[in-house]
Formats: sequence, structure tokens, C-alpha cells
Amino acid sequence: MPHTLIEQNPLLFGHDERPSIIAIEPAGHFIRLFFRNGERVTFHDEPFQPFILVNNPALLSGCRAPCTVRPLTGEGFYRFQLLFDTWSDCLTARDFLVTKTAGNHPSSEAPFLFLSDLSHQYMLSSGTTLFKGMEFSELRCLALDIETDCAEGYGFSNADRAEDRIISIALKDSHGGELVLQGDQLGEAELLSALNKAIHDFDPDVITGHNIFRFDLEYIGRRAERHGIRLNWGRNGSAPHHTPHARWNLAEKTMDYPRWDIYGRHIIDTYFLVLLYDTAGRNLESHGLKAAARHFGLAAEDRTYLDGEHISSTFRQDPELLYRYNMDDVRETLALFRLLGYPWFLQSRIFPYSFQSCLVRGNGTRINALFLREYLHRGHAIPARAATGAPFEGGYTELRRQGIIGPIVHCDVASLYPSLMLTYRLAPPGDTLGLFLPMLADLRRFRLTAKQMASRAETTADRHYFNALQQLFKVLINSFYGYLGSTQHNFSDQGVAAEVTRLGRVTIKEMIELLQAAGAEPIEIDTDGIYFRPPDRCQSAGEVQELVRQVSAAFPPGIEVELDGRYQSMFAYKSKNYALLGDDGTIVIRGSALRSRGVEPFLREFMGEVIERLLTGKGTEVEPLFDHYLARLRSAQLEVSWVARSETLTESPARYRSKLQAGKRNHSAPFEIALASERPYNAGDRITYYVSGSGKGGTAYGQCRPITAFDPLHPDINISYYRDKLHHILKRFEPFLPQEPTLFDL
DNA sequence: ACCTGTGGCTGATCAC
DNA sequence: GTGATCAGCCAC
Repeated sequence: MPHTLIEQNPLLFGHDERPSIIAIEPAGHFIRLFFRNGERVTFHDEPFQPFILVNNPALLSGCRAPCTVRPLTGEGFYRFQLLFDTWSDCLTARDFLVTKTAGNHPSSEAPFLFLSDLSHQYMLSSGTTLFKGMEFSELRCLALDIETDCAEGYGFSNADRAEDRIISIALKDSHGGELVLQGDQLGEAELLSALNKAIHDFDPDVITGHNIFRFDLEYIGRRAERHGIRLNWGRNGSAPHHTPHARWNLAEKTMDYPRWDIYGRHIIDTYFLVLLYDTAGRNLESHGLKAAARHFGLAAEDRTYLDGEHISSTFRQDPELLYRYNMDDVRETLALFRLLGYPWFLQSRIFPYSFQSCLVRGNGTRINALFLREYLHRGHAIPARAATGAPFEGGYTELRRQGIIGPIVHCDVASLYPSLMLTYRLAPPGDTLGLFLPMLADLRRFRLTAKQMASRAETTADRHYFNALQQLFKVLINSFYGYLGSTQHNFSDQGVAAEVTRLGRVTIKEMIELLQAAGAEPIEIDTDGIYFRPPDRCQSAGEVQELVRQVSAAFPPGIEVELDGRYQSMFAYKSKNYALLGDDGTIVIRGSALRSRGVEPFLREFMGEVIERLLTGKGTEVEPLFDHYLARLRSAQLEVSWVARSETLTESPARYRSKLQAGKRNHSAPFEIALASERPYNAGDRITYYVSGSGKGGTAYGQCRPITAFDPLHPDINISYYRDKLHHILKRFEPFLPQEPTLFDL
């Protein structure tokens, strides 16, 4: 079985192959492992000694928590593992060390390393991971969605308002069970008791919901508190553990969310899954349940959506409609979970984190855990973070010529940075056991195997499995360079990362030279790939292929240049900003200047239409197009959503305010709206707003209004503001339009 | 209580 | 007006 072949690699999967573990939780002085055997869940307790890593065991002298000291071999900074009998001893020692060492060490060399998640500690030490040998379909999942009699908004909960209550709870189980609890037959207190019972009856390993952390659970929690009902959802009957302000960093965004933990189960928010999917390069219209379900073809039957107050009054009058809407939502949620949760299920077999935690850890943190696990397994000392803090140079970027150019060929180096690291043996010097490169090589080999298995798969399920696996390996492989360049992890090294990028720059510049020498014209270059106009003598697919093959032959084995695509024409605008017209007529637009979710829909549409005309040689149509858009802006039927802009709050409004007061940042429209609102906004919320008024003098942040405040009966859209924006965009494209005759030409 | 990197474009603001 | 700076979003 190829599954086991790959999973037997202990560097990736840990040294404990025990199958079917679905949860790992603390239980007194023990660790409790939950196993799934078909329909049944069993558990087994094991002793475990939590630990703290230190540079010097004498640090703990004077501390009343007893411990044993395990010396670690090698030169790494953390050379001793302090082992405690109980978690509370470990915490006592942590507090002791925090107090004792406060302020007298550079942060990069904290004299001790403490991990705050006991289950994670256990998994690191034991080599166990979740879900080994299990199929995703064996996992018991329960989708949950509540309907209330007020409009739902993201990150917004007004459950404290007396008139708001839960009127319906829909549950759908991965094994066919469906249940809708409705308030018409039951009072809210009975509804919540029925939910308690349903959770124990379904006994799910995973509870999932769309925006479940920020909406459903918070709402349920407050209403339950109001009624004095204890949510006994844990596999030991305990109530969920609530962390009101947990943080999740996703790319450059920080999200504030109330974390809930249920003993013996995992909570997975499909909203998080959608965000994770979308940051990996795809482009979703929106991150809401309906939009995501439609994007993946998982939407329940088409229907007309009602909004706001209209929904609630309709619901109240029509329990059957309420039932159907609520049920559609959980069906879509469960379908989304099965699709987008799968890669994370697979990752949970690899990384020493729970399913729920795995999702909210960054790539670097997860990779670091692989190193920690193997070093501890071999009893080897672990280096301190090697943070220099000094910035280092990255990839090479250049736009050689602007305008409409064709035909165009794109070639790139297959996984440039991993290839350079393996070919030139670039690894962090702190990795004295030499795991970095073998791990990278294994991942690359496994990815190749998984790709082959996917193409040879005889069943859809197998193809799906191997394809997910190969994509997962791809992400991990690409994360190794980022890990190397980070400043936060034990085996990172910015010096080596700088060497990787330097070789990358040398490689791409050499490619430019080779293409030019062959008569091609490089147009846009970015890090590992080149868009170029092929020489006149090679226009056929075969000739282009041969040209790229010759370029590739100039590099050592392991550095492979590949033909990535051919296009009719290209609109080269700026570095990292271009559009391509494919042979089949499809247009791809790249870059924040030409395509950004933040930009107003009418500008986005206008840019898209202009680009289409530029690429197809219809530049003369742009002027009339502009006039048409202008007329639409002035029209009485102007829709506010067409001009409204959406932005994500990247920090909490309170932080914005204090930074503003300290003069550390400028005003910003979305934050001003968040602060003026009665609703509590958090980091991660999106705000859609428009600019009102008529004067030209004011600032956007002073005249902005949330889209929800727009009144069609008294429209106050600042037409001149938006007309100027449209004009500004036209100006950007003017150099690429057919030249009007000027006075000089006449 | 958390964290993978650099390069580049644009709009908004603000000091000059 | 101009340039500097910040924030947001994107390419790789």
C-alpha cells in the first residue's frame, strides 16, 4: 500500500504509528487518548511528564516544583529537558522561570522554552499524531447552524438584546443524521437542552459551522448563560472552554476570534477553511457560506435570497421556510467541510497538533514542530532562535517593456528555492542532525509519488486522496524556504536564506541572458519565471519547447527550466502587474494594480473591460466605454454596491485608535466606521463603505458611510468623488490607447 | 499569545 | 503641488 509506504517515514509522521486516535486530552496526571473503532469510541490513559527546555538546569534552583533533568546531547542552546510529574508543577516552574529571568536576556535567547499546549507536548514527546490509518469518511462530523430572529452579521453578536433569541438549530451529521430543533414547538431553554442531548447522541469527533466561532457558539453561549443552562458537550461531560480573545494570523492579517475547545472533540470553522483556501492564490467572490458553496458547486437549490428584517419576519411566519433555509445551510456547511477540511485531516497525521490547532498554526510553526519532535526523540539539544533581524534581499524583478506585446511564452524554474537548497546543499547550520535536506528531499519524492498515484488511480476516492496529498506536499516544500528566512524558529537562518535568494537571482539573470542570446525578448521577469517574446524563427509549439529545453540544459541537474504557457498577447503594465490573452481567448489578469478585491466594483469592471479591449486590439472602443461608465455613475439607478469599497480590518479598532492618537498611523475610512458603529468590530472583520457628500474638499475618512446606512430614498453618493476615480483609472491606461493626432502631428 | 520570506503598486494622508 | 510614509493587497 503506497499510503503506508509514505506514512512510515518517522521524520514526517512521528515515531508512534498507533492508528485511529481521534483526540488527545489531559486527564488528571494522565493523558487520555480517544480511539475510533467504527461506531464506537474508546479511550486509554497514559502517564506523561510535561517538560520545559532550558539552557541551564540551575535556573530552576529555588523552585518548589520537583523535576527530573534529562540532559540532551550536542551543542544546541537548549541542552536540558526538565520533566515534571504534573501539568501544574510544569506551570509553577514556568512562572518561576518567567519571574527569575525577566528582562535579563535578549529575546532571541530566552533561557527556557515552554510550550503552552499540553496535548501538543505529549504529541511532540510520544510521536503520536491523530487519524493515522483512518479514512476521512470514518470521522464523525456534525455541522451546526443556528437561526435567530435578528439579522446575522459577521463578528457581530447582539445576543444580549432581550428580544433576540435562537429560533432554530439545524444539525447534520456525516453519517446521514439530520435534525432541526425549532423554537416554535420549544421554548429557547428547551431548545438548548435539546441541543445538549443531540450533541451527545450524535457524539461527533468534529463540530463544524460557517463562522461558528464568531457567531453560532458565542450566541449559544450567551443564551445558555441567560437561561442558566450548562453546555455539557465534552466527552467527559464538561462545558466548552472559552478563550474570548484568541488570535489567528493569516498572511498579513490578524484575526481576533473567541476560541472554544470541547473536551475530546474538534471545532472546525468552515469560514477559516475558506479563508485558508483563498489565501493560497485562488480568488473567491466572497467568503460567505453561500458564495463559497456556489464557487465549489455545493450550493443547495437556487433560491431568491431575502435579506435583513425581511428574513426574520418571513421566518417567524413560516416555520417550514425556516426549516428549509436552516437545513440548506448545514448541508452546504458539511459539504464545504468535507472538501476543504480534507487537506487538514491529512496534515493532522503529520504534525503534532490537534485537528483544530493544526489549522490555526502557521506553516513555519508546524515545520518547526517536526524538527523539535525528531530532536527530542533522539535526545538532541535544540538551538535557540538565530534572529539577526537584519533584512535580506529577495527575488529579482524587472519589467523590460510596457505595452501590448505578442506572442508571449512563459517559462520558469520548477520549484526554484527548494531546488537550489537541494542542489547546492543549503541548510541551516544549527541543524546538526542534518534533517533539513533529507526532509525536503523526502517531501519532494513523496510529492512525485503521490502525483503518479493520482494519475494512475482507479477510483475517484484514490485520485482525490493522492491529489490532496501531492498539493499538501507542495505547500510544505515551498514553506521550507520561508521557514529558513523567518526569525522566530529554532532552525531558521537568514544568512542561508539570503544565499538561497542570491543563487535565485543569479539563475534568473542567466536565463535572461540565454533567452536574449537566442533572439528572444524578455518582457517581464519575476523571481523564477520569465515572460518573453520568442524569436521569429521559433513560433511553433515544438520550436518553443526546444528553445526552453536548451535554456534548461545550461543549468546543473536539479535546476529544471520548464515551458509553462503560450499566449496570443500580453499587456505588460508594471512589475508584477500584467494581463495575458490565452490561445483560447481567456484572459488572466495579475497584480494588485489591475485586480484587487479592495477596489470598487465599478472600477474593477471598467479595468477588466479596458484590458480586454487592449489585448484584442480594440483600443478605440475605450473612450466610448468611459463615457458609458460615466453615464452609469450619473444615472438615477446607480447602485451603491457598485461604488462601495470593501476593506478588512487588520487590527482591532481600539489599537487603531491608540496608534492614531500616538501619531503612528493615518486616518482610515473603514476604521472610522468601525469606531462610530454601535456594533463591536474585531480584527479580521470586513467593512463595506461608500463616500457621501458632494464637496471636493473633504477626506474619504470624513465622508465615508457604511453601505448599510445608505438610503435609496435619499441618495447621497459623492458622484464627483467617483467620477474623479474613474477618470484617474482612464489616465493610467491612456499611454496604451491608440494615439489621437496631436497638434504636433498636424 | 501569536508569528514563513521579499518585492512592488496604489491610494490616502500629511508635513513641507 | 510634492514627496514621504503608511496600509492594503498582490506576485512569487
